Parts: sequence; C-alpha cells; structure tokens
Amino acid sequence: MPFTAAEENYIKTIFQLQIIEGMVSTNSVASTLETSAASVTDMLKKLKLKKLLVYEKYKGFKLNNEGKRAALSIIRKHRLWETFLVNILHFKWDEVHEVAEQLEHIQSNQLIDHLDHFLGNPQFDPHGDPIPDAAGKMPIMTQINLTKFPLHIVGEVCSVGSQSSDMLSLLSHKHIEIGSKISVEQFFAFDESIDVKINNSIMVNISAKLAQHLYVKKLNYAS
Amino acid sequence: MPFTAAEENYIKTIFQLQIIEGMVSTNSVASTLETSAASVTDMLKKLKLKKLLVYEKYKGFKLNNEGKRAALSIIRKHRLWETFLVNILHFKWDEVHEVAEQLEHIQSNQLIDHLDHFLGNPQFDPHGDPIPDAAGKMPIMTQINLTKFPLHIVGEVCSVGSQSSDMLSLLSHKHIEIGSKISVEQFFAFDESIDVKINNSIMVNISAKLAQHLYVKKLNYAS
DNA sequence: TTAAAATTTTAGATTTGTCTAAAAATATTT
DNA sequence: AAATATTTTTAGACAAATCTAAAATTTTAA
Repeated sequence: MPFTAAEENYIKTIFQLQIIEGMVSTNSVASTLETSAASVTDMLKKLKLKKLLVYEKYKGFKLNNEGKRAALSIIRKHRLWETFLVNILHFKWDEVHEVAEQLEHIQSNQLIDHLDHFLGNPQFDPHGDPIPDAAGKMPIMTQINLTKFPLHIVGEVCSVGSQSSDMLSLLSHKHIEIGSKISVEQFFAFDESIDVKINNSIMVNISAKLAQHLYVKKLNYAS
Repeated sequence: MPFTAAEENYIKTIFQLQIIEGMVSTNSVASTLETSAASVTDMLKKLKLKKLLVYEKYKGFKLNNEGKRAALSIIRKHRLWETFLVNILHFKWDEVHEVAEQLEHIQSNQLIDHLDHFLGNPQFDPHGDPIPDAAGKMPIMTQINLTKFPLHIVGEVCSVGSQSSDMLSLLSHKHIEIGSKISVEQFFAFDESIDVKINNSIMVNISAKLAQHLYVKKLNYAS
C-alpha cells in the first residue's frame, strides 16, 4: 500500500494539525498546504476510502491508527533526511526543509533503515524534533532542559526547576518568565555556561546552574 | 526549467538509445520504458515544444545539445546516488538501481553538488560507469567487451552492460564484480560461448549473452 | 430565532501522463 | 508495383490532482 506524494503531504499535515486541534477542519489543511478547500475535500474522500481517517461530511476529521502509522513513517523519513543533510552534507539547518520535502517521498524501507543506521540511529533531528523509530515509536520530549536544548532554536520557557526566591528574582531581573521566547546561541564546554537570547534581543549570560532549572518547550514549527 | 520525473525518464532513455542507434525510433523508446508507442508520441510532442529534441513525424528523433545537457545531468545524479548507496549505505551493487531511479529526480543542485563532494568527486559509479561532472563532462574509458577480449590476458571487470537484477545476481553468484580479475581462456565459435577464469582460479563457463554485458579493462601489468 | 456570515461540499473544467483502437504513413515482400 | 506487414500517429477515454464558481450546511450574531 504505497501512497502518492500528494497523499503523503495531506497525511503528514493532518497528523500535525490534529496534535494541536484534536479534530481537524478542511480550511486549516487548505491554508497549511496552500491549496483550495475543494481540493482538500476531494483528497479526504480518497483517504477515507483507503481507511486512513475518520470523516463525516461537514463534521471535521482525524487520522485513525492506520493513518497515524503512515504519518509517523513519513515524518521519520523527513527527519532522518534532514539529519543527513545537516550532519553529513553540511547544509545549514534553515536550508534543508525544501529538499527534505522531496526526499521524504522516496519509497524504500531498505534505504531508510540503512540511512538510520549510517546516521547512528539519531533520536532528534537538527531542529530538535524527535525522530520516530522503524516501529513508529517517538521519544515524547515536550520539555527540554536548557542545557540540552539545540542551538539557535526558539523555545518557550514552560517550567522552572527551582522555586527559590533568589532564583526567581534573578529570572525576573533578566525578564525571563513562563512564556518567554528564548534561544540558546552558544554553549561553552569549558564551564558549561551558555549564552541565551530572549525574544526582545537582549543578550543575557546565564550560568549553567541557572540553566539547569529552566525547562523550555519547543514551539510548533512545521519542520 | 525543471522537468517532471516522466520527462526525465524519456530524456535519459532517448540519450542512451541514441548513443547506440544514432537516430531513435518510437518503438525502441516504448519497449525500453515498457509503455505504449502512443504514449511515446505524446511525450515527443512535449519535448519538441520544450526544444529538447529534433523530431519530425514518422522520421525518428534525437536529442539536441540542450537535451543532451539535460540527460547528462540526470545520469550524473543517478550515478552519484548509486555510488552513495553502495559506498556509504553498503547496498549491494545489484540492489541500487530501483532506488536510484527515484533519487535521480530530486531537484536540487546544492544537494547533488554537496553529495558529489562528500563522496570525493568519484569518476566512476559502482557498475564502472563514468559519472559526468557538474559541467556535463564525462571521463572516457577504454572498455572492451569480454567477447572481443584477447585470450589469456588478465583484465579487470569495470562495467556491466545490463542492470537487470537477474544478470547482477548471477554475476554475484559467480563471484564476479567490479574489480574482479578475469581472463578469457577459450572462445568457442560454435555458439559464441567462452571459458572465463577468475583470479581465484575458479573456472566458470559464461555464455555469450552474459559476456556481451561484461566490459573488461586491460591492466597494464597483466601479460 | 431568523438573517447574515463563514465553512464545506459539489459540479464542472483543466493538466499531466497514460491507455486502446483505429487511421495514416512507411517498409517489406512477393 | 501491388499487396501485406510494420511502425507511427491520431482520436477519444481515463485517473490523479488541481482549480473556480455555485450550492449546501453549519455557525454566528443581530
């Protein structure tokens, strides 16, 4: 049961939308894929016929288990190819998306398994997104400690490990609070300190001890 | 001017046929691509419109310089991907064709240039076929068909004409691969079969049909 | 709770690449 | 050179994926 590239793009998009929205609407798929609502309706009929989603006219839709399995396989391919492009071919992390969009549709389990092995069975892609394994299992890591957070990726502070007032007033002074947009710009192996950039462009130097208590949630970027 | 995968398959096929046949016929393309003659005629009209070939109804056709340039670019991609699959991902040389047929259609000059560099700008692919460079230049090699090869001279297998998996797995079973040292010990005019000796002294009888697809490079030190 | 607005689906058309069957052109053979 | 065979092209149809415009349905709001 191989899918066409168009079907795969719909499957992947619906999967990502239903994580956020639960039930997915025709218009949200249309605007994500930059296509017309009519085209989405047409494709929904095909995907329903192939028993990949639960769908009733005018009522919204979502992938069933079979559809989710398919989506995870496509996401696995996409993220492994992105890892290959950045780690092996030295693409910059912001240049890989378009090419990975093409490579993810290559049909060969042998290829993707060999690629996975060659890359050392990576758990996360260059954007920090988790890579599903061959069985579709994916490490669910919504919270990442700032010391482990990938460089140059914007995250959102969602948890602070220490509740001590010293800590919290320091954070307050640096204008860091729950919801602040943060990216790690540099990591110094020497003393494990890091440079952090807040959304308003103020550079702050945060010590490792502080960073250990900051938990950051990745934003929902399409990757 | 990007081409569709279908267009690229026709361009590549016509290029390979016109090396052998000079002028190419509708039927030869149809049988190579396992499609109908009517489909070939349809595609010829499109390729003529895109100024990739010289074609008059009922008179045969061939690629012009623009078409050849396109063909060499596709062949470059195909052979670089085959090299990647065998040298890096450790595919067997008889398993790569189908996957490379897909990968050759990925559209990204940056990708193929980075891949070329990563592989060390190889001159020949795992089947011994020359890889065109970014400008379309291709190294020419003195290749002699096994049926024409002088008796008792040790040569090195450098190319296999047929990519059929039957052929390749037969060769694999006989321990013949690119780089194998081979000598022709006897030629039987009767049925054009030949006796071939491999470097490890195993005698194999190879039929003429098989030999026709084996190209052997003369080694300078062999006598 | 109707009227207006937004969303979704249907209807009909288009493009790409394919097919079969039949017609046209070329090649072969008697 | 005429009859036959082969090759090639045309004609008409189909599936996939898309579009626009109009109709159907649901949601929102006066």
